[in-house]
Amino acid sequence: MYVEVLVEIKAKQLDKTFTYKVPKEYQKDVKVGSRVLVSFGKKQLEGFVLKINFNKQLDYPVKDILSLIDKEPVLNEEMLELGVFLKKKTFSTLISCYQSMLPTALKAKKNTVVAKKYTTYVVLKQDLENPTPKQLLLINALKEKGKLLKKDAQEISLYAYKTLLEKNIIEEEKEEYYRLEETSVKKDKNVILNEEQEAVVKEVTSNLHTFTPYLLFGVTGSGKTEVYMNILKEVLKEKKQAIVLVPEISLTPQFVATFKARFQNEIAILHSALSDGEKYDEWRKITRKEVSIVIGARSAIFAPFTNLGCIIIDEEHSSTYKQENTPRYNAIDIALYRAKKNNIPVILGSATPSLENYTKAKLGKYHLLTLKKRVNDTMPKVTLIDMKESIKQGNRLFSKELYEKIVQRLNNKEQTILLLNRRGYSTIISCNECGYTEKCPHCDIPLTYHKTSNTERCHYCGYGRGKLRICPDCGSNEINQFGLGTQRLEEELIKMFPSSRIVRMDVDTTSKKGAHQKIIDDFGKGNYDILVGTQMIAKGLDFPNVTLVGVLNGDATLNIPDFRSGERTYQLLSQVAGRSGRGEKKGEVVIQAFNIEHYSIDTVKYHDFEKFYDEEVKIRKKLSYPPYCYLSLIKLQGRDERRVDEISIQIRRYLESNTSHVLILGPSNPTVYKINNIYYKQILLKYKKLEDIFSCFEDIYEQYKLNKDVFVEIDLNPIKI
DNA sequence: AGCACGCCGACT
DNA sequence: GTCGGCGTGCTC
Repeated sequence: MYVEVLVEIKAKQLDKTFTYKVPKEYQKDVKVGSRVLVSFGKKQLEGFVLKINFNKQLDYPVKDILSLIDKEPVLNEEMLELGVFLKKKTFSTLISCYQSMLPTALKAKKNTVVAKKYTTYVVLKQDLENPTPKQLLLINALKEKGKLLKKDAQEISLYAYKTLLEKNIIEEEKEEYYRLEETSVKKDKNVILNEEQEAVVKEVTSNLHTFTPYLLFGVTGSGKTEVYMNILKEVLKEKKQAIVLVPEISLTPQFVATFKARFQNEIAILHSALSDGEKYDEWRKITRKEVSIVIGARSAIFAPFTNLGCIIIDEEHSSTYKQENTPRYNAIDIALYRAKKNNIPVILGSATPSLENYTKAKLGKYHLLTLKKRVNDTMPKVTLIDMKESIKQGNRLFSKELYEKIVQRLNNKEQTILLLNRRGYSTIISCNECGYTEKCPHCDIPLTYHKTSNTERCHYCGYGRGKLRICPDCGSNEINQFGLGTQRLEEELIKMFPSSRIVRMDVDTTSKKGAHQKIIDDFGKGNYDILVGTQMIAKGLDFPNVTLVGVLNGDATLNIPDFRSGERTYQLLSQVAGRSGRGEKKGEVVIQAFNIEHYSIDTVKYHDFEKFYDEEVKIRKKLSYPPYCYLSLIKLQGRDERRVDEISIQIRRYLESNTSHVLILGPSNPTVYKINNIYYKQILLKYKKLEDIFSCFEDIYEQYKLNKDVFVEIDLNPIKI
């Protein structure tokens, strides 16, 4: 018996299987999808069995597999096949696809031992004649309870315990337990659906046996979660399973608790904050069919359910569903693929749908479902403030209006959330006289100022230097910290409102595990009056006492060099606006910006997605961007800039002579074109049909996959360009 | 990925 | 003459 093994190394040269012989002892247990330990060259590696052959003629000596790692295969049939699909779509090695479909504990990788956790019990095996009084006490306790925790039994009498164990009267028994403790403290609310919600649930649940992609467009606070839960209920009634994807950041304990209150222990949770052991345990709940719902971030789309009933993707527009490293897959594509295979619906939900998916819905490729009303029936009032005017009045940071509204909340004991976009290049040192900006000598990106160490540092490679005092370009000493960060904003706020309780939430204050949640919990409990933060405060927070949301620099995200910056700005502003007035009190939103006439900002005022969509789509059409075409990116990198240039020109030539109806842009420098002395180049492709170019991508991948000096990658439908 | 093999420069 | 640089090729 021979097996074809895919080893754990992600090298493109090893993107094929190797044949091994299976010794007798493993023959009955080895299955396709099992992990095995093999000797490969000089070392030992783990790998997946992809095929079993009973006879094989070979012209080279074959080694035996060293051992079989699992009793049950870690990759089931659907996953094995899904890996092949992933590889094809992402131009990456098959092993990297399988690895990213599995939790760390189950990857083929040596030295990743994640132990199962056991509790030791003790049971009675046989009776004992003439026991001592202590022994009798223990035996009777066991007779009564059936089994006891080891430590409880030992508490009765340690000495009797030892003797009985030696005499084989009692026996220890290990029982596996799961690490993630039950957190269901929340009570399930018995919610009555409104008409809109009812209609959506009815539509989806009457259609659970056909592949139907739905786009659920529901304004913030319209009760999408409740709709999801009602759909899930029907899926469970049919004894089927469901995957619910949520962006990492929205996967808060309060979100999970809402589901657990409804579905109790029918749920497994998968997200990056869990330890490897916890992820392993949650995964096993799925494979052992102990749960029917998995709620998780991107990679949960690979949950190995064997009887899927539906897939829900919340916050469909979120860029987190695309993995930013290889394999560069998009969870939505995987969802559609699995749903098609299983003949089930997919629900893509959002308050601010992506232009691509909303267009598909308009064209009838997706079935559009809408929730227009908030559950509490009032949308927050949005005020736009022109900062050009405010600065003329001498108010650089807080406009008079925002300041006054904050004072009002403080007086009324209501809470305020303030958003400052970090993307406004807030801590970049530049000269106020000549505009000179200090950049990293290795990475060509602006250095950012760190107050704690009084240094300027590169965010990419870590290069640091002391703060500049004089502009090296023009000699001016007007070289200053420009703009402001959340830390500065917090300091300013403390000065302005010395008696208020202020908390800051950004990458600096949330780096420790659990810090993020602690800030949110404390704010939710009312321990603070004002929450200041970056984008991370925009999503999912649901606090009834928040009646004011202020955005300090509403148009900062418009300056990001990306064709989706308008869309991102609208999404972000709508999301934060949605944090206000979720309870009984009416909410208000103040957005400060230099460019309040921009359609991405002024449509937020009336929560007018349609109008935003119409404006944005015009521009996409004019400049030929999605949804009017597809994009792909060929990325190149290497230490020798000239070689990178050479190869990129070669690839361009190849594309020119082998494609038609494809627009080829570049090669050009990406926004950051040099990191740690490695040079980057990219070629951007625009096309209407993937078939016009896909085989070319395959050729390019094959041609350059073993290239040494220049590394070539292909990213289908990239998120960042 | 890692490791061996192999072919040219500066050294006890 | 040898030690060692890292380019090339192979791993069942």
